[in-house]
This record gives sequence, structure tokens and C-alpha cells, in this order.
Amino acid sequence: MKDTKNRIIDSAENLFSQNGFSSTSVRDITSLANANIAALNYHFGSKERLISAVFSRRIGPLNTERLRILEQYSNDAKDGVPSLQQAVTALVGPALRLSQNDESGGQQFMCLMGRAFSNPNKGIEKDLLRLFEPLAKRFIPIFRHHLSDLPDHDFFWRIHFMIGLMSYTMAASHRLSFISNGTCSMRDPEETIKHLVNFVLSGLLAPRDKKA
Amino acid sequence: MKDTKNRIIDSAENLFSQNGFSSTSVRDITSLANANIAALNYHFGSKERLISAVFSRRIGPLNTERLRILEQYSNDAKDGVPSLQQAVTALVGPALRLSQNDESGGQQFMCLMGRAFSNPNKGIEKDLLRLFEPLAKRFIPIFRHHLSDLPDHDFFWRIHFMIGLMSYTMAASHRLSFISNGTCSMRDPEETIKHLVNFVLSGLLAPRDKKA
DNA sequence: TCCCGTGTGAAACGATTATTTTAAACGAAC
DNA sequence: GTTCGTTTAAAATAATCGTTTCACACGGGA
Repeated sequence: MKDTKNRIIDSAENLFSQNGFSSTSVRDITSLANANIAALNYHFGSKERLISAVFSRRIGPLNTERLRILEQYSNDAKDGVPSLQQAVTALVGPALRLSQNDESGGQQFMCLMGRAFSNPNKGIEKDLLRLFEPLAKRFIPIFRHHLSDLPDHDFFWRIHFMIGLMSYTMAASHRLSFISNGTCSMRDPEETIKHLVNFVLSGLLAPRDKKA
Repeated sequence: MKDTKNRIIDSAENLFSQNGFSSTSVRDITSLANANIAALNYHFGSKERLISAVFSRRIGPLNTERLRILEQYSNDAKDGVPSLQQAVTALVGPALRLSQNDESGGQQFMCLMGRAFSNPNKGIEKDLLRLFEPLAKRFIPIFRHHLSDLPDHDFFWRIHFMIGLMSYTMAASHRLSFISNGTCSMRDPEETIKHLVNFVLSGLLAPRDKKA
């Protein structure tokens, strides 16, 4: 059996993704983890720092995976610059593939992270932004390179939309099967990636001001 | 001074959008509204029904406005069918224009509604889906008509992305100005609509399977 | 004046919250 | 065997949660 600390993080990740942060009590977490309440505060100090621990356990590896894929594309390219499609894929792919890696609740975490992006939870937001800074430093210039004819203004709007679509897709996986009456689902991550990249790519490359 | 009932809804809308549902207590709400705790339970019965009241106060008028604009486009079109761009505009426009209608906290509600789409709050979700049903009945066929060469599978994915992008844009208005270092903001709703419609339209009309 | 329904105020209800305290179990080092 | 740091268990703490209760103010109709 895994040690108490990891069991608590697993349970927290699970419950947070289902009910949100403030709706899940530390008692819920510890009882699901078959642990004691004191163990939670012993290992993490407080509920808030447990939340941080849930995020930082996965975001680190996730972002290094993103950068790894991007570097691989860079090396394969003859000018050393990945294509726009490759950059988008390197960004959204690893996040969405978390859902199939569900031996350890990757699906839950994906939901949770997507939700955290549209839920400004004061405390969480700073953690997230700090963790994503190195990612932005590497990705943004590549996007800018491929969209060099776009004014700053339009460029940032489209980046914003790309991030938003990625996070919504992660958070609301269940709604797809609802609006499609079960026709579509996010069972296969590679298919999700294909559709998402295709949509985002067209949005990024949209002609400017397609007049009404 | 407005009556107590509306002051409570206003305060609830305000606090819910800032801190979420479970993090705001009925005491927070009533104290901001300069009302008594008993008044809240007297007028609404429970916290949960207050939440419903917050939503239903605005969603009804919002959706009729969407349908009104769509009908207007239909009448102007010579074949009676609005263009794809017009349909998207009728869908996202009224929602984003709520933010400028801030004599009564439309901005807050926009955030709240966007958030509710990625937060599966069990109770809320049923309310929302029921309120959006007539909207779907009218809009979906129009989208289908303009994307008739798309397989069902791809069609629903793209509709899903459109809804997601709309809700994220509503929920995360503050993040745009962050990632753009203040270059962009959602101060002007018409500009937001322009960029969003442009992005979504390209995504919907994307060529299929742009091979890697 | 009396009555009644509407609405508000203050206080209390029981349940649940995060956190702390105190004690005990455990394995390793000496 | 004893002492140590590490981890867990049970119970207590103080605060806060949503909801209810009861008394009272107010205004209109009889």
C-alpha cells in the first residue's frame, strides 16, 4: 500500500475534481484515504498547502514533457523551429494524454487543472502562473514567429483563446458526450488532440477581420 | 432603495462570482446586502434556491435576446437562413454585452455563468441545461446547415469547442490582460465579440484533418 | 380598534468546519 | 533495553456553516 502522504494527495485530487476545493472537507479526504485527520495536517500543514501539493505533483512533470516534445520537434526541423501545428500539439497533447494515464487519477487532475484556469481561486492562481512561466518563455516566441504578420493586439487575443480552449476541453469532458447525444466522447486522447489542434490551428491562422 | 429581495440577489451574484458558491456564506451575502439572515431564507427558502434565482433572473432575458437577434438576421436573409457568422454572433454577442451593462453587475454574472459551464455543480447543471434547451433547438440546425459537409462526429466536436470558447471568454476576462501584459483587455465588448467570432468562425470552417 | 398577512430583527439551533493537542505506536541507532 | 525521530490515533478546540424560531414592527381592511 502506498504511504499515507500519497494516499492523501490521491484522495484530495479525486474529491477536488468532483466537488471543488471548498466543498470537500479534510474529513472527506482523510476518510477516503483511510488516514487520520492529524496525518493530513502533519504532512501538509494546512488544507491550502495540500491543494498546492496536489497541483505541483503533476504540473512539473507535465510541463517538462511539453518542453521535451517541443525540443524534439525543434531538432527534427531543418531551421530549428517547430511548425505552428507542432507547437500547438506539444502544448495541448501532454495535458490531454493525462486522461488515459488513469492508473493514478490523471483524468481527475486534468479536470481539476482545466477548472482552475477559469476559477480564479486567488491562492491557486499565483502558484499556477509561477509554474507556467518557463513554459510561456519557450512557447510564445515560436507562436509569434509563425504569426509574425499579426499585430500584437490580435496575436494576444488568439493566444488567449488557445489557452482557453485547451483548459475548457480539459475541464468539461463530460459535456461533449451530452451535446452530441453520445455520438462523441473523449475516450481516446489522440482523437481529442486531433480535433482540438485542428480547431485551434484554424483559429490562430484566421484571416484578419473577416468583415461581417 | 431597492427591495430586500433584489438587494440579496445582487449581493449573491457579486460574491458568488468572486468566491464561488460554497465559499460564500449566507452571512456574507446578507451583510453585504444590509439585510437579515432570516430575510434570505424567508424570500428564497434556502441557499440553493437563491443560487437558482441568481441564474434565472438573467438567463431568461439573455436567451430571448439571442433568439431575437437570430430572428432579425433570419428576416434580413433572402433565403431566411442567417449566415454562419451571424449565428455565432447572435449566440455570443448578447452574453458578452452583459459586461458593459454593469449598472446592475452584468459583468459579475457573465463571469459566474462562464464559470458554471466548467464547474459541474450537480444542482446548477440541470437548471442550466433546461434553460438552454430552446436555444439549442433553434441554433443547432442553422449550424448544421452551414456545416453540412461535416460528419456528425466532427460537427459536434466543433460545436463543443465553440461553446467552450464562449464560456471561457466570459469566465476568464482578467487573464487576457495578464498574458498580454496589459496590451489587451475586455473593456470593449464589441471588440471582444469581433475577435471571438473571428476565431470561432475559422475553427468551425477548418479544413478537415489538416494532416501533420 | 381589532385582526391579519407581510416582512424584519436578534438570538439560538445543531451540524460541520479546519486546526491543535496529547498520547501512543513503530522502527532504527546505540 | 533504552532513547530517538517519525508517523498515526483519538479527542478537544474554537469558529463558522445553513437554517429555524420567536417576537415585533408595519400597513390596509373590517
